[in-house]
Amino acid sequence: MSGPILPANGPAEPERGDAARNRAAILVAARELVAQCGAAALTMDAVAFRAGLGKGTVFRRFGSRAGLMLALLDQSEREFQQAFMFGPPPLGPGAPARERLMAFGRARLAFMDVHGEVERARDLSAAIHFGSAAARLQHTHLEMLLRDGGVPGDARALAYYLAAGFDAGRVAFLLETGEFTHEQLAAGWEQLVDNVLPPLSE
Amino acid sequence: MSGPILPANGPAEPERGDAARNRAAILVAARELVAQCGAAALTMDAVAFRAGLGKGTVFRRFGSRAGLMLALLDQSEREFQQAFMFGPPPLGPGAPARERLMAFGRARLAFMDVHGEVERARDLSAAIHFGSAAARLQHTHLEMLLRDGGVPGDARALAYYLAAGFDAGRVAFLLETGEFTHEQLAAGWEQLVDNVLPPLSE
DNA sequence: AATAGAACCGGACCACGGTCCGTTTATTCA
DNA sequence: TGAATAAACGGACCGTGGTCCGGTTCTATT
Repeated sequence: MSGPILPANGPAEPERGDAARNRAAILVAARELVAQCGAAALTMDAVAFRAGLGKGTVFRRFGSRAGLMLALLDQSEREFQQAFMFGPPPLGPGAPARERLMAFGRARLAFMDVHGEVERARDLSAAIHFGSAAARLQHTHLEMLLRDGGVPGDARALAYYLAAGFDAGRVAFLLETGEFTHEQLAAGWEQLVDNVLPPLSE
Repeated sequence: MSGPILPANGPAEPERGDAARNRAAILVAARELVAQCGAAALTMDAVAFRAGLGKGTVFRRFGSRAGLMLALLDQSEREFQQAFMFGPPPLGPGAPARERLMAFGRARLAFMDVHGEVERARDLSAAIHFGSAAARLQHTHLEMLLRDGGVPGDARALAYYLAAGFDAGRVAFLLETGEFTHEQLAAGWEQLVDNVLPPLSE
């Protein structure tokens, strides 16, 4: 439950020169393959081959397929974090909590439109999936906004339930089957926020 | 978007005698193995061997590992459905929507305490996971209760966000890491319901 | 520059999910 | 009851994620 707020793209301790070089090469190769064939079709063998390395090296650097996907996602995720933590309102600080919560939903859904495929590809492995720094950060952010918005009781638990709505797999499924449109989900979120926060006293 | 309300344990059309027998044998074998080694450690080879059948047969009957898990879950899931659709209040009909929603949360969390492992083992495969009859039924149920409770706007979208909180993987992760206790999640759900529904006019 | 030792590399290897197709078996109908 | 047909069976086979360990390469120390 500790560690850096914003997840870094590199490892905690500095690696040897060749290791760092290889890590970069692997990321480049993976990005190219995703762009070319899609995240779902990316195989670890292909990444290793394209990077001109052995498969063992890829696993040594990233631990698993999920870990590699997480690393790929990392940069985009950090931009998103930057936006909701330090960016301009209403997503960033400066707007009332209610507006920020609403903006968060739209922003996250839009994020998934672009990066959802990679996000979805880092399957199972709950520890990596739900325990990632990005996931924690978003949870904490929502909790803070809820508290800020004057919600009574256990803001942390409430934040959990709200955050669960932004599951890449779930959202992708609903959009693909046509069960919901992006707009419906976005509007639903705003309504949820509206109902959860106490009425404005003005 | 059609089909039976309660998912059946067997296939739609009747199968040949031997096929039905084998289906039963596979389910028995799978259940024993789950009881013995846990759902996560269950392999399709082991199931086939224990059932005295070829692997191909197992896949023919259940399509995939996820499908087999779903079948294992099916009976328990149907009991749960029975309870919230026709059982005694407050979970079943007869109580006000607010109480029923609250009871639903507790009941579902308790369900996951028991069956969560199997539920979690039917990984990925969004179509099977999120599109299952049980998932749809719960979603519809929540939607109905929300509408019944007088929630304004798009009850369906709201129901989606509420249902997302009951993800076996998510819940298991939170409980295992000690981030939340069962009770905190249950209480959080009740608070969420309380906040989402319009205040009682009495 | 030489040496020691840790870190890293590679690719053979394993386990598991899933597919395929030749063979076997249940059912139907004459 | 026997032939015809459709369905089911089995297990060899494949691709992929992940592991392992002997050999190699980098870095620190003197």
